[in-house]
Formats: sequence, C-alpha cells, structure tokens
Amino acid sequence: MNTFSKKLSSTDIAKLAGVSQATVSRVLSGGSGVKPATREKVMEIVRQKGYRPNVFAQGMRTNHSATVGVAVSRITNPIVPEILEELTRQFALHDRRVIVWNTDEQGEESLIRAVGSGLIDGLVCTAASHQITALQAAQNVGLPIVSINRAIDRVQCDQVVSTNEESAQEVARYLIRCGKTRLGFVNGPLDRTTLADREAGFRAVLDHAGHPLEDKFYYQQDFHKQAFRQFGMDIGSSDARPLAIACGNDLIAFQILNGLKAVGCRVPEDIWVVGFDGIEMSGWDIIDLTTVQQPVDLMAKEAANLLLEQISGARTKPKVRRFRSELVIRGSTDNMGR
Amino acid sequence: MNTFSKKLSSTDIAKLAGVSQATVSRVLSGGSGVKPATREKVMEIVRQKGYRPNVFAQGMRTNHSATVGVAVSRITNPIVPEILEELTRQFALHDRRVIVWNTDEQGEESLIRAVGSGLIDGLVCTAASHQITALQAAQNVGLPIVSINRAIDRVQCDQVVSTNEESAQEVARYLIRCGKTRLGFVNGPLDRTTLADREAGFRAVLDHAGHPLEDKFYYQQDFHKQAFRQFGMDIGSSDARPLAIACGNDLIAFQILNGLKAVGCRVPEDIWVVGFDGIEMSGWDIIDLTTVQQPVDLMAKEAANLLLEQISGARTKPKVRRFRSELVIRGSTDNMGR
DNA sequence: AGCATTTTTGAATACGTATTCAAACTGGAA
DNA sequence: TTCCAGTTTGAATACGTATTCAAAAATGCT
Repeated sequence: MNTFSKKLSSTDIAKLAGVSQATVSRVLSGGSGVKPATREKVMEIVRQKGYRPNVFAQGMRTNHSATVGVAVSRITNPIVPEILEELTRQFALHDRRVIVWNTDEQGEESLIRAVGSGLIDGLVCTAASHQITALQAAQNVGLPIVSINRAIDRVQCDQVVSTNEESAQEVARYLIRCGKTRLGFVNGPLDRTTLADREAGFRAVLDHAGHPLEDKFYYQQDFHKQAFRQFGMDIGSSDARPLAIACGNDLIAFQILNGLKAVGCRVPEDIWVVGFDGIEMSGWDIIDLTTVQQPVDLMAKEAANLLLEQISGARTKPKVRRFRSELVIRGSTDNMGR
Repeated sequence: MNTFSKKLSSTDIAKLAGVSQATVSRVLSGGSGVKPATREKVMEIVRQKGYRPNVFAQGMRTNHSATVGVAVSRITNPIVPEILEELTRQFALHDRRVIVWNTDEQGEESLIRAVGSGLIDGLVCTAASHQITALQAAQNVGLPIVSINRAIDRVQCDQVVSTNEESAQEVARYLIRCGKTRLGFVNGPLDRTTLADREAGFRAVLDHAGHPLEDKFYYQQDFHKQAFRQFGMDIGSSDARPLAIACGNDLIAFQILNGLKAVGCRVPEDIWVVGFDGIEMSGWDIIDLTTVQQPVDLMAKEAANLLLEQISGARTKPKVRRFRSELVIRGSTDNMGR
C-alpha cells in the first residue's frame, strides 16, 4: 500500500474496475449519467489507488487549466500578501489555483511565455509598470485580465482602482487645515500609477493653497529601503525641516519613521508623518501611522470575481470598479486637528 | 497584427515555415541538430506570430511541468514573503514557475489534488502542520519534497532546518545572565515544530537553572493577533509581571509589544521582549526587537537547490541541511548585558 | 566523380483525457 | 412475447508536443 506506486491513468483504473475509460472519466467529472453502482465501483478503485487525473491531459483536452496567474511587484511589500491572501481564497473557492509572478525579480519573461502557452486561464496584475509586454501578449491571445490599482492606458481591461488622487488631496487638505504649511513628500518609482496619482493629488492641493511643494522637501527614489531611511535621517537632523511628510505608501513612511527615530526626531512632536495604503501594520500600537486605508479585501475579492466572470465568458465589455479609500488619523499626526 | 489571433500549434508554424512539425519542435527546444538557415526561418515565423508551445501538450509528452509547488501557512507572516522571494528567484533562474498554496486558508485539498496530477515537479513546504496528508500523497507518487524549518517524522524527505532549540537556549541563557530570572514565554500553535522546539529549548534552560517557567507567565494561543496583544496588555498592566518575555516568533513579539505599548508599559525599561525569526522588520529603528536571526535567504536557496537536485534525479537519499541562527541583541533588551 | 560519413529533415507515434456517437441494456406498456 | 423510450456504457477520436527511426541531403575524402 505504501510502496512506490507507478503513475496510474484513467485507463488503468478502468481495467481494474472492469469498465471503460470513458466511464471512469464520466465518474470523475461529475458522474452524471452513470449508474450509482458503477459509480461507486469506480470510486472505490480511485480511492484505493489514490488516482488523480493527469492535469496536462485534461488541459489539452479542455483547453483550460483551472489556474490563474497573479503578477505582483515586490512581494515583500506587506500589502501584496494581503492582496494575495484574499485572491487565493476567492480563487480557491472556485477551484482554481494561483501562480504568482514576482515581476521585479525575474522580469516578465516567464510571464510572457506562460501567457501564450495556455497555462493560465486569466491574469490579475497589481500595481507595477514592468508588465506592459506581458499585458499586450495577453491581450493578443484574448486572455482575460484584471488589474488592481493600476491604470492602464495602452491596454483595455477590467480595472479595480481606489481613490488614490482624491485621497491624497484629502491628506494634503487635512495637513493644511492643521496648520502644517511647510510640507514634504516622499515617493517611489513614478511609473507605478498609484504612486504617481497620489503625488499628483497632493501637489494639486498644495499648488491651489498657494504654497507648492518645495524641491528640498521632495524626495523620489526607486525602492531602496536605506535611501528612504537616510532621507528621514537628513530631514530629522536638519534645522529647516518640513512640518509634515506625506509618503507614497506605508512602506516608505516606515522608512522615514526609521530615519527620524535614528536621529532622535520625535513623531508627531517634531514632525508629522502620513503614509498611504493602510496595511495592517500601520495600525499597530508601536507604529501607529496616520495613513489612507484602502479596502484591500474588497478590492481583491472584486478583482477575483471580475476575472472569473471573464473566464466564464459571461462578459466581454471591460468594467472599472472604483473603491473609496479613507484617511485614518493615528498617532503619527496630532489627532486633535481633525 | 494586433487582431485577435487564433491559437497556433507547432504544426501551423511548420506549414508557414515550410518545414515539418518535428523541425519546429527541435528549433524551439534548443535547436541542436538543425541547420542555422532553417532555424532562422522558423524563428522568424515564431516571432512574427507570437507562437508559444502549448504547455499541456509539452507536459503530457515529457511528464514534467517546469513548475514547483510551495506550501506555506499564513502568507501574511512577513517571513513567508521573504522565503517566497528567494525561492521564486532561485527557481526562476532554473526556468521554473512556482505555485503557492496557502494551506491555512484553503486547506490542503487543492494541494493533494495537484500532487497526484503531475502539475508540479516538486514541492517545498514551510513550517506548518496541516500538510501531512499532502506530504504522504507526495511521498506515495514519488514526488520530490523539501521541507523548510519543519521536522517531519512520518515522512522522510530533504530538510532545511535551523538551530531552533539551541538558539532558544541561547536566548534563555542570555536573559538569565542579565539577571532576568522571572521569565515569560508566549507561543503559537505547537504543532508547528519550529515553535515547539523553541519552547522546549527555552524551558530546558530554565529548568536547568532552577526556576522553571511559571504557568502564569506562559501563554499559548493559536494565531489570533488580538489575543497576543491582549496578553501583552494584561502583562503590562499587572504588578507581578515577568522581567522579560520571549516569544515563539517575531510576529507574536510584535503583538506583545503592541499590547505593552497600549498600556504604557515601556520596553526595555519596564520589561524586556525577545522575538524569534529575525524578519526584516525586527531590525527597523521603530521596532528594534532583540531576536534570533535565521539565514532565511540561505535556507531558501538551499531548499531550492535540494529540490532541483531531486527533480533532476541526481540523488535519492534524503539530506538534512542545518543552518545556524544567531541571537541579535537590539533595543528591546538592554544590550549592556551581553 | 564516386563513395563513406555526418548532418539535417520528415513521417509516425504515444502521452491521458473528455466527448461524440452508436450500441447495449433496462423497464414498462401493449 | 414484442416494442419503445430512456438510461447506461463502450469504442473511437482529437488535442499539440517531443522523440524515434529512417530517409534524404550535405560534406569530406580519395
């Protein structure tokens, strides 16, 4: 029983059960139209031998894979696992597996190859810029796509977005209302549309208020933790520092907090800090970061459902679903000022 | 060119290029033994049409999938993305995709099904207990397995472990040496062998030192963030509190820190806290947690290589690779006492 | 040129499944 | 019994690839 067992085919099972391969296939795929006795006879052998249908043969026959792809950038940004968890849950509910591509690491080569190969029935991609080619490839073969938090101009597909620009405006207005006129902004790669939109919204309000963002209080850098932390240190030890710093996302804000802490600059007494994303950690007592909270679970759930809808062929016209994100005021700013 | 294109087969390409399907296949799979001119002629059509070999037909023919599975528990524990990132990188280097199963969420049903289906060429599983059935299934079909940080008794397979028990002893000795005799320990589910081993090591030293762990300073709970935080609050607001608390992993420690902070109990002035894992965040200035650092990258890399070794058939005898983890003293304990 | 090797190519095949189509079987009514 | 409609089963097939084996072409040598 526990001895190494050769791989079995449905034909083998059929022989053992004294039926035809077709019957085995029918039993395994729902069993409608097969006599209960036969059905049980087959299932008995299947269980006993631990038989599982070969997924490649199935795929070749049916032309779908019960697998969807998810392309993410920087899986170590905690918002990504948050999204992945919900996506995985949703797809699992519909008997679908998930293959993850970390496009920052391995580039999009592997993803592009997969797109044309039938390996996945659909693709969810999250905020990133490195996937244009893959997206176009997907588009060309008619592969269903949903993007999360990423405006895509060149490719027309389902989109799940949140109010990045508007919420960033809200952040700026909040800070100004609290008397913080000298403001800083720290951002990551601007080819992430989320980051670009947030910056745009923030700048717009400052411009409108008559004291636009000063260059010395703006810092933009591709993701390098140490660089952001260093900027925090520089700001924190400078005499002419801004009264508050807003960040493109929470992870950047954490590094700013690190830098400030490293040079003994207190938050919020000496300076305020605001993040963006509302990842779970931001709410921890030991971090307590004012941020803009996105309804990540809802967004991921919606993305999964949109994709499943496309896969089932129920719809072809692209949909855009827009979620409201919300400013959450915590200890990294003075919550009296609300 | 950008019109929706029907799915092409190698036979179609062959016709277009004026060669046989066999030649197309040869070109695509390395191209050895094919005349450069022919090769180029074929590749031209391939590029022009954006042809990708059907992955199912390939899989059926070759009996391998160029895909490996990774089973994780609780993908939102930041150590998991850290492991995933390195695993993904390594496998990508060897042209392999990764399918992730979050076994806590969807159970192991989907994983078990995949194991017998040929979908994956091998399986890496990380510390968790919910995968016994899947592991046995894998064992039965001879699927290569590597476990990371998880002792497996019933199943014999490659293992990558770290010095959990010894390092926990080191933690205990360090605390005692610093005069912290009344110690607490907070742990998660004990079916995780990592957590159980760490607790065992910690207890052993305390027993040996003559003041075993007191029940009121021991707290064990399946993962519920709020429960750990609540325990931190209870401890922090109690008069008779331990002098230091060690935790089964960093994530638990963070929640303890949260609870302590919530009731105004200062670390390290009023109480010391020690974590375990050494995830990146633990080293942040704003967290600054004394912990035991595992060489996650090395471990993941080794796991990937072991699995690839098995898949290539180079070896059948199980290997155990043991990595030394290291106590890193930070601000959550008084670093004078080292 | 002529022959022996080597290189390059093509035809045929098998992989394991889902599905179509026809055949066999079932039970009830005449 | 005979017939019919409905149910259950089996035989045959196609999916797209990698690979084997033999044929054809190219090359080297005398």
